Amino acid sequence: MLQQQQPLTGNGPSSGRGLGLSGHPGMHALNSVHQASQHRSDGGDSGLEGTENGHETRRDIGDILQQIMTITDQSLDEAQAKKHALNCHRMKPALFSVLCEIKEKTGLSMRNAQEDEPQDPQLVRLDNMLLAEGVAGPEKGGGAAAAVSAATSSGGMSPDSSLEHSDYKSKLSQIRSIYHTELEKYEQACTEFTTHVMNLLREQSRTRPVTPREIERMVGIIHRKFSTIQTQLKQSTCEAVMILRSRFLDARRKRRNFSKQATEGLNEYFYSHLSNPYPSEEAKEDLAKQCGITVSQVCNWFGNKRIRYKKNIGKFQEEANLYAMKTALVGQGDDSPHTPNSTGTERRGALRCATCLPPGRSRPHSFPSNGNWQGRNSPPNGASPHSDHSENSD
DNA sequence: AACGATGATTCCCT
DNA sequence: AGGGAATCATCGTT
Repeated sequence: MLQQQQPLTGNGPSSGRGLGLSGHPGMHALNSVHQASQHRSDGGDSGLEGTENGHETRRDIGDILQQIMTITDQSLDEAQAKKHALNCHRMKPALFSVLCEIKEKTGLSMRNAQEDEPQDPQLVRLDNMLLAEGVAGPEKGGGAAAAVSAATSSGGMSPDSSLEHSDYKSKLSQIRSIYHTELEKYEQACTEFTTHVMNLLREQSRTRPVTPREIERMVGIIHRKFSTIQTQLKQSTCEAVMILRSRFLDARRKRRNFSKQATEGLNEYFYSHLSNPYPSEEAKEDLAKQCGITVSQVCNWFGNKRIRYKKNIGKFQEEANLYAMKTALVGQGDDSPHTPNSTGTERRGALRCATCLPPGRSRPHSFPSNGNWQGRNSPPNGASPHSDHSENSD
């Protein structure tokens, strides 16, 4: 193949034209061929060397190369015209095949340069995280909801915090929308750029050999470049979600006092079950519903209340009396105003605790003797030992 | 700002 | 797992 091209590139040292090519990086390979053929021409045994025909051919080639080299210095119209002229040049097929030859040689070195690399583990991690946070993946899926529920699972959500909840969700969807807009932009830009480059290569393939593999490789390079940009986008999106999430969790710690009604409801239950202030699961749920708080908040409240009451009964005396009075007032007309819960005469607002104590056993408003209701680890409901049945009010 | 009240968290026990 | 106890962190009042 190369042998066939030898005469075509057989510029003698005297020709002068095309020698300026050696400085051009793109023409380096071509020039080496040119130099190789020079040796042969020095020998003077080439068929075309020294003949009129040979001189003409060399001039032709020199002309072509000169035109190629100066094509970038020309205006667009001029260049287009030149390009067209070159395409129609009678020597073009020969030059083209030389270029093919060179490409074949140089292409070998880059053949295995970049094979499809395994997927970046970092990218996989980012993708997974975005999917888990509900940023990537299907719209309005369980992702965001799951993330929120996971973030709030321990504390539960009060109506107050449900505001923060929706705030979190709206912020997350904001991030989501920005992420998708940017991603779309990048993808569009990538597609546009790829198309542009492919068109360029196709255009160039008229004057130089461009293999499909080369185009493929180029596309791969472009995609990799855009993929790194996408990774950056994913990374910053993840960071934004993390910041949002930490802020949200911090906000969860910001407690707010319960509403007056909620506290009243809880206190009513507490003081009307003072002998055994351990609401059953069912009672807790009812209390939670009634007070607009979560079951875990009810648990916290009772835990705190029991401890604090026990620690300082005197301090709570007044409060206990107050609620005793309230209960008594509501229970007016009833034959046993001091046994509101056990007989189902508990006041309207306070929780009826069907599962709390067996009928007739409960003695409300009673103090725990020596600061203990049942001692540690007593059964919460029903089987209350009732260490003390003394009334704290009358 | 100080202080008490209070909801939440954590650790430990049974 | 549920509760007691200690503690933290914030709220609301003074």
